[in-house]
This record gives sequence, structure tokens and C-alpha cells, in this order.
Amino acid sequence: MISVEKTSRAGRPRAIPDPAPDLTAREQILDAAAALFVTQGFGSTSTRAIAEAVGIRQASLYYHFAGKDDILAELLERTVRPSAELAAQLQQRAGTDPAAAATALYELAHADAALLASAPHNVGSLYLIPEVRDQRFDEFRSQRAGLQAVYGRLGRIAGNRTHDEMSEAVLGALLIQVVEVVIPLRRADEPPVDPAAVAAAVLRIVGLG
Amino acid sequence: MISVEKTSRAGRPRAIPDPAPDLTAREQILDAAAALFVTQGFGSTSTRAIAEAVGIRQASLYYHFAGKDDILAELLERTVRPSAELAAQLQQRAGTDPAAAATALYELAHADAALLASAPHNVGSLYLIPEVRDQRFDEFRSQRAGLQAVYGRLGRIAGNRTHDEMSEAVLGALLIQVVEVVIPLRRADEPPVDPAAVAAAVLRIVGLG
DNA sequence: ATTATCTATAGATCTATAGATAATGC
DNA sequence: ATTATCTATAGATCTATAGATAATGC
Repeated sequence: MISVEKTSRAGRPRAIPDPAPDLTAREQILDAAAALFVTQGFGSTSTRAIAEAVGIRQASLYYHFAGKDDILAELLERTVRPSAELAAQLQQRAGTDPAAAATALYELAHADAALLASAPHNVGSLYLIPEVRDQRFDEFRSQRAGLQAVYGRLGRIAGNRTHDEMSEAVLGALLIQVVEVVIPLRRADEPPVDPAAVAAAVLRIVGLG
Repeated sequence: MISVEKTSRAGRPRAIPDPAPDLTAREQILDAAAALFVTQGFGSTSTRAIAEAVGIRQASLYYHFAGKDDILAELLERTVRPSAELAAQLQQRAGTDPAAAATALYELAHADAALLASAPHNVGSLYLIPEVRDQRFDEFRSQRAGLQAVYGRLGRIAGNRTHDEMSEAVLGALLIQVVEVVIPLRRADEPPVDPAAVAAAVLRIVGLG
């Protein structure tokens, strides 16, 4: 049986025909919003601007999302979850052995840098916007704190340099900060960084060459 | 001659008496705006919110600034200038000698971390907001690019590890990224980091222990 | 019947200007 | 006369809801 192209969907047709009917409207909205939030900022992006970028009327957004907040919440969630899950898994596996922790730290940094480097519209930079402080996004911030804690823990176990220099919390912030260099580099349109170079820098921070 | 307190200034008095008449209105506006931009975001902060925080009417802002943009531009400018000037000076002094470059890099990172750590309202985090991409702020971005270039150049001269791993531009981004760990740490209300620990981490990145 | 859009709009902002006012400075 | 505020407001948004409409699904 040859599958036939579904040429249209339920619901009133758009005033401007959908240029990408293979994506759900929800995905189209997330994509357009991500691009705008990252380049113009969250507060500087209106629901109208998002709708225009998608090619629907402003009011139609509300069929898919309760508001701008919900769109950002979903973008944040999608971006952090893969890293958070990998981190939990790697920490489990590494246990308390320094060599295993070093390997896990390298793997985590490498994977994380690769994710940030390949994420559409550099959405990782949404982590940095002030609006994320708001309580509405504390589910996201909690996941992110967990990820950071794993960096700190692995770094502490693996490293031999930083024990007296800084707390585990500070070390975690420092290591994740190094990985996130991918974000400003993408902003500056630098050619893609090698995730291996980023992971190597993370290991040098904890004193492993 | 004993100096007498100037108890008021020219101009119509405020509806709500000025609680800090020792500061100019302009400084009060910059201070209030910084706090709001950093916590709520630029686009999410209205001129009315700034004025309310200062204790003046919304329209009165326009006597001191042409608009919100001008306030942000000045905040950015003030924050980056000291670092940019120090960087230019240190690069000059260091020349092409590796040991001198390492010393200069350490000094720059240390001073920069200390500035970020002590800046009111963590204004360094304004570097990160998407709105700064706008053309209106390219004076700032150009100074910042210069600062980053100095980090890259000093790191390249001082270090022995990163020559084949990354370009000077990427190295500059990475080193400045490490220094800026101060920003998220302040956001998270961590106790102040020791600038010496930050500068030490920068040296480890370039392979100096 | 259900779905996904549309049109229309109320009500709440928000920015920026015009012009009045109440101080100090000379 | 100059300065720094104020009041008032025009005009441009912006968000979110109500209700109509035009498809598909059964």
C-alpha cells in the first residue's frame, strides 16, 4: 500500500497557507518563538510578532498555548531535559572512583557541548535571560540546578586541584560555565567549536591534563 | 570654612520627597534601572516601573534620558570600560614574552572577576541579555570584543596547551567565559568567589598550573 | 462533532510629547 | 532665567477572550 500525502488537516484553513504543513502548529510556534526570544529577548517579543513569524493570527496562538510564558517554559524544558537525564545516568555509573568520574565528566561535557552546539536557534542562550528567574520557571531551574550539581560532584571526585580553592557548588558553576562557552560563540557566529576541545578544557580546570 | 549641607536643588520638588538627595537624579535612575533590568529583563521593564522605583513620575525620566535604550547603553558602557582600559594597558606591557603574558592574563582575570563581583546589582549580567545584540549597542559590543581579543591574545602567548585545539578567538571567548562565572554565582546568591580562584582557573585552561 | 483557525474587540498597558509649575541661580 | 520636576494625554501597542467559520472525522 502506497501512503498518500495528507494534504490538509482539520480546522479552518489559515488565511496565509501553511508553508510547512509537515510540522504541527505547536512546533511551528515553538520554533518561531525560540528564534525571536533568542534574538530580541523574551519581554521584547510580542505574541503578535510570534504569530506573524508563524503565519497565523495573534489570537490563534492561544489555542495552542496559554501564553508567552508557556511557550518559554516548554522551550526551556526541552533544552535542559536531555542533559539532566544524561547527567543523572553518568553520575550513577561513575560512583566514587576518581578515574571513572573523570571519564564521566568528560562524556557529560562533550555531550552537553554538542547538544548546545546543535540546538536550533541557540536556545541554550535562553538559560541566561533574566525572565527565567521568575517563579513560573522554577521547574526548569530545579532541573538545571541538578545538572550543575552533577558537574560539581564529578569534578570534585575526579579532580585533584580545586579542593581548597572552591566549594563543590562553585566548581559545578565553573564547569558548566565552560561548557556553555558554546552559547556566546554561536551568538558571535564563530565556526562550530569541537565539543572535544570544550570537554578537554573542563578537565584542565579540575587539574587533569 | 565649614561646608553647609545643600538641602535642595533647582527645579520643581518631587511629589514624593527624594530619599537620596546626595545622588543626582541621573544616578538614581541608572541604579533603579540596573536592578530591574537584571532581575526582570530589559523588555519586561517599563519606563513606568523604573520611574516608580526612583520615586518620580514616568514622564520625568525623559528629562534625563532619551529613552530606555539610553539607560541601558550607559549601564553597559560603564561596566565594560574599566576592564577594556585595563586590558589594553596590560597587553601593551606584556608584549610577546610568555611569562609576562601569563602574569598579565592572571592580573586581568583577577581584576575583571573582582569588578564583576563588586559591580552593583550584578550589572555584568546585562552583557548576556538578547537585547544587547541590537545595533544601538554596538559601541558597547565593540569594546567588549576588544576585551575578549586581549584575553585570546594573552592566552595564546602565555599558554602551551591550546594552540592546535582552538583559534585565538575561541580561546578568548573561553577565558572570558570562565571569568564571567562570577555572574551566575551572584545570581544564585552564592557567597563571593575569590577572584584569585577564578584567575587560577583561567591559567589552568591555558595549561599553566 | 470536533478541530483549528479566523475576525473583532475590550481593557490594560506603554512610550513619548506638550505645556504648566515650583524650586534655585544670578 | 534656568532647572527639574509635575500633570495630562495622544496614539500605539499588547494580551486575552468571545464568538464565528471552514475544514476534517465519524
